[in-house]
Amino acid sequence: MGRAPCCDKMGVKKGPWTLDEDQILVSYINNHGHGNWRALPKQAGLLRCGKSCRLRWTNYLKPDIKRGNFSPEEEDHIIKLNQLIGNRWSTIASHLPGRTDNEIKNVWNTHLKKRLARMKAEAEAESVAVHAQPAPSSSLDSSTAKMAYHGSNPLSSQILCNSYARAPSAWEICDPVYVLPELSEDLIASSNNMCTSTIDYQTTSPASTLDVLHSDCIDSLELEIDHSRLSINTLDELQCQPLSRDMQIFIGNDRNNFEDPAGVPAISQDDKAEMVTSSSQGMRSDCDGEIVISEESLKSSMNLRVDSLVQQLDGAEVDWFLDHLDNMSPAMDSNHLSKNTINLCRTDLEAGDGMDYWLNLLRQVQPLPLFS
DNA sequence: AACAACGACAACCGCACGATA
DNA sequence: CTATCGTGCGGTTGTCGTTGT
Repeated sequence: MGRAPCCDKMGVKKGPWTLDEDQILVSYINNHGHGNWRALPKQAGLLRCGKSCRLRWTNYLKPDIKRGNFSPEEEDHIIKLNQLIGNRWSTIASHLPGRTDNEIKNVWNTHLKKRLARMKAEAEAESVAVHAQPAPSSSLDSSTAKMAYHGSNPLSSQILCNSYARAPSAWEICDPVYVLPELSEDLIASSNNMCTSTIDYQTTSPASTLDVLHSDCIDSLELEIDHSRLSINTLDELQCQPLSRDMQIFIGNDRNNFEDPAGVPAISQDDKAEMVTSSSQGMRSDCDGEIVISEESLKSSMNLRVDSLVQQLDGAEVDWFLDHLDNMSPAMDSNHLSKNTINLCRTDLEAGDGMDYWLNLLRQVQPLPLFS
């Protein structure tokens, strides 16, 4: 069955709208409402297709549309939301009153994307310059050094780490995607009793995990699940599979000794089977205690969670959400450093006024897909 | 002055999805 | 259950003004 065209192409005008056409459209909608867009142009006496009329109205003529340049605050908002949920322009637009998805998409493609690319290039160039000099040992923490050692491309991996270490904006360091699993601990514990203890985020680098994931210097990632924790080792010393872009999930108490999850109270065999079936394509079960999940599948799951959350927030709540992320800083103490572990600002979040609010919100969003 | 290159923005296109008959 | 429709969405293209040569 073919999809019917939105309008009869014959006799339909295309291209820029004239002032007269705008006035006819505005006048008609003011008097009658838009109703059925397909029928509108004929009723209004316009030689346009309904789709064109709808776009012209929603993107340009609607009275509450804000015209003019984007403020720095608006641009900042767009950048952050884009990092959170990607190119979901309509969702982003819903948090910027008076701005349309089309307008935001345009400003992103023409300004913000280029600006970000330029900033990143400058940061990398600076890192190269800094790295060319004998750096004082204190300028790199132990985790950075370790990452450089393990990457298949040591130079680029060090550049990546240095750029984050040099400009330690909390937003860049703290991967917002992973803040949610961190916060979701109570949600999991209360909802399905499958994961009752901590959910740690482990990495050998302070860089954003997704950036690490996308960088050429990383060959594989591993997720480890035991009865008490879900952790991610970006550069595990043990079983990084060369050139594999898959992610591995190990079930057991110790990644050196993958035990049958049946022996672990928090994850039963049924739970494991559920995990296999509930995770989308790209997942397979190779043997007892080991599941391989594709990078893409995992990313989409995580993005889904973030998106689900953001869509439930109104403008002020989104501001709070973003501000809170902005204010976070990696909570690294000597103990964490010794384990190459970064707890993503858990202390900061728990001390925050909005923690209860946060958790309430999180209880409303869907459970972590890996465990649902 | 003429033309090319570029950037900004409006508009278009095709697909997806939910609603409904 | 299926076909159809209306609408939303994101990517792409077209147009126009500006700037550089």
